[in-house]
Amino acid sequence: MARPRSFDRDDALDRALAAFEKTGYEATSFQDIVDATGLSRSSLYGAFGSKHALYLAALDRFQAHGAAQLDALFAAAPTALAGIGAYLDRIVQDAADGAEPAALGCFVTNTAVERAARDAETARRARSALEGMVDTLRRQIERAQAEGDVPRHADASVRAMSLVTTVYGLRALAKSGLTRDEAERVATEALRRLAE
Amino acid sequence: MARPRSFDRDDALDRALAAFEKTGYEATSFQDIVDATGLSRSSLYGAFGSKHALYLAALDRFQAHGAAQLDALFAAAPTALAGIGAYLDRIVQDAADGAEPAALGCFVTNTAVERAARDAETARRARSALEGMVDTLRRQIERAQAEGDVPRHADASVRAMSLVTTVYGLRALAKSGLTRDEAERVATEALRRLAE
DNA sequence: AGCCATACGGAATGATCATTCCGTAACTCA
DNA sequence: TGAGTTACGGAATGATCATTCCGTATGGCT
Repeated sequence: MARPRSFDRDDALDRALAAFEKTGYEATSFQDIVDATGLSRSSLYGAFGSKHALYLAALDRFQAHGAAQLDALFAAAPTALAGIGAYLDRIVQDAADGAEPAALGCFVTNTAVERAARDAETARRARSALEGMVDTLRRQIERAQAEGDVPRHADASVRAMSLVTTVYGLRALAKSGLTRDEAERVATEALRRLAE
Repeated sequence: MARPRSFDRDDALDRALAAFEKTGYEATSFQDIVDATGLSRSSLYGAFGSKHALYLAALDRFQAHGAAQLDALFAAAPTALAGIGAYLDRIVQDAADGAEPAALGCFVTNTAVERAARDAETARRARSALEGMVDTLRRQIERAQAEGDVPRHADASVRAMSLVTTVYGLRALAKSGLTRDEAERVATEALRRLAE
């Protein structure tokens, strides 16, 4: 009935996401988003409503993308334990490489620490991302138990939570200057303990 | 030789710290600090130079205070393992209670995640806080080995890093809405694994 | 072709940001 | 007690913030 939007919504969201990933919520100005997307203020406000709404939309997109990536990683792994190992490798790699696009969920950690305490909508998303991760890992651990790689008597739920704690911890420590080597040792230890 | 300062520097620092703890660096305005300290802009600039310098000074004060508290906690514990257990209890308690003054180092985690990537001075402090924690815990683990509570063959350094990873992870997860119950289970599991 | 609803660019808007400046008050020292 | 120095309160300062607004361009529909 009227003039159609001339840009792709998801594309804009991805670019905005990259900006938020780099500098967080507060320190990313709307001008930064305008620059990152190449769109005008009007277009962005027209499509998303506000900086806050845009942030939440980017968060949702990131979350969906991250969850899909995680599923793909496990689907491709020969065994559940190998999948978890590959996942931890990925975390170590992402955490230690410094300024990369912060793949596989790092944004969620940042978001949780920076915003969740002051923004209920963000907190809701942080919690649901956490639950999703714990759930995915719990299923993989149960699969590993069925495959004989993790002892049957272990509480898969607690091990999943511990693993997620390690993942979030590694991300936070990476920002404190943990070296790749140190991260690797922590990850190796976590995997070893998962399996025994 | 001239008019002396009418407020206590450390006192002001403590109040500023409380403000930074509550809302982070970016989201805490200088006006917030003025309100929190009850001092004037001039006094604060006169004493500290800039918001950034004030932040770093607050960080240093927090770090010194936190390290002393940690040492006191271990000094008071009957055994090293009991001390580590008490420490984890404290982390769980702090993490789960919501909006309290974020005792025992939580501020360092926030700082690392929010600022370290964009501020070299902060990064330096985050790294040194991390090293201090790992070091303190490594010594306690070695003491626990001598006391027969942790197997001698264990690599105390790796176990210390794993423990610190868990601590940072718990803090990040707490902000994502981890319940106290869940945090307790993770902490208990971490302690159990440390000792075996 | 012409109407109309929307997209868009870019210039306002008003609030808030960190920081500076200045006049006055307060205190030390001689 | 008077001179010299610094602290302090509060009002500027200029930049930047998110958001709004308006004039024009654009494309779908009859």
